Amino acid sequence: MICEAAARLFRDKGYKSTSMRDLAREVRLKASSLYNHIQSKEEILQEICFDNARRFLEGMTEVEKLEASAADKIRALIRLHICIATNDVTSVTAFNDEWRHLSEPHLSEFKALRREYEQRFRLIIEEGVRLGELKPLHSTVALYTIFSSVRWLYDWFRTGKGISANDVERNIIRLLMEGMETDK
Amino acid sequence: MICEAAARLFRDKGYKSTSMRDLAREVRLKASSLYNHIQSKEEILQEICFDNARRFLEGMTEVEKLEASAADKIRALIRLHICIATNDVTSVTAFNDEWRHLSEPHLSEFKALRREYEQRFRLIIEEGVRLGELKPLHSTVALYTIFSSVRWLYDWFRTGKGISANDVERNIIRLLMEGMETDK
DNA sequence: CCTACCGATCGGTAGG
DNA sequence: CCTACCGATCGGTAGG
Repeated sequence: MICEAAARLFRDKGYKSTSMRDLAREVRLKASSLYNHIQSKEEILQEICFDNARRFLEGMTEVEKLEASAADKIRALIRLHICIATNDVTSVTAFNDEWRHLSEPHLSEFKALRREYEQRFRLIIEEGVRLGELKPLHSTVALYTIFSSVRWLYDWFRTGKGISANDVERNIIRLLMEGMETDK
Repeated sequence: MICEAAARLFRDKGYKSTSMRDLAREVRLKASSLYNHIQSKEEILQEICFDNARRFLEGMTEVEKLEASAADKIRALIRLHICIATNDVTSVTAFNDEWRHLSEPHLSEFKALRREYEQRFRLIIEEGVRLGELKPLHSTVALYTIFSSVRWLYDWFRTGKGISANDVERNIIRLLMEGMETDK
């Protein structure tokens, strides 16, 4: 309850702009009473960041197990990102934008998890290129382009403007896999 | 000078986490002396946000004048985003991440400029689809996918890991226009 | 350009 | 769960 309210505030105003008094008002307590439920402001941010990091890494493990082409694995990972965003937009947005306010050693630990996820994603791309299933793309460029392409959804689903998650998913996957331009 | 230092701090720590004492230290003044050069902390953020908004809109105006296909105009706009990022990464990152801390009426004014840019971009995509130069994509999905695909560069150029801007540009444009997957 | 200082607000604690 | 309060820090001003 407190954690959900905090995630919403962190997403809307940012971690630093959210005061414990803001959070207390939201859950109808006095600021001091929050500390019967949590240890500190940062502890909430830590939970948000590490819960989501875990979700992504678990999803990656599932995808790696698939007997599928690199292109299909990438499609599955794009769906993973969209699925996580759909299930808990608020939390994943805070995780995306506010992790840098973690203090050490949590910051370094978080960065290491992020890096691990990226590395495993990159391996899938590189294997696809090696096997000729993907065009000879620079793996880093491809990696970050995919990440970014689903990142805007975290803002999008929040305001939910009429397209269904399924439609968006299909469009993004097609765009990234087949491109925008018609064949000449 | 003050403005450049502020942009760097806003990018690295965020607007709210940057104190006027941080900024003063950076330019070797006392905090109070800053106010002989600037009016307020927010004024600096306003300059950063509106300068960049103007850059994007001017670039858009140039692209609209081109006698070219929709696909070529989109390629030109992708280059515009990358060009602006290359020329002043710091400022454009602050602009991207920190505009929400603007106060009214600047916040609404900024959002209006942003919306105008998006609308003009969307028109180009929709014309391309109508003329059959682009696949029948959902224009909003295409729009935000393009925006996001170049957004990560703002972080990338900052740490500059060995690929040239030209290489990155070519890779992103190819990926978005032709897709990742090889033809079957 | 500085010293000195303002009221407001911050995250958090003591004590009940 | 609250009242009362802490020291630290915030953006900014007065006055020279």
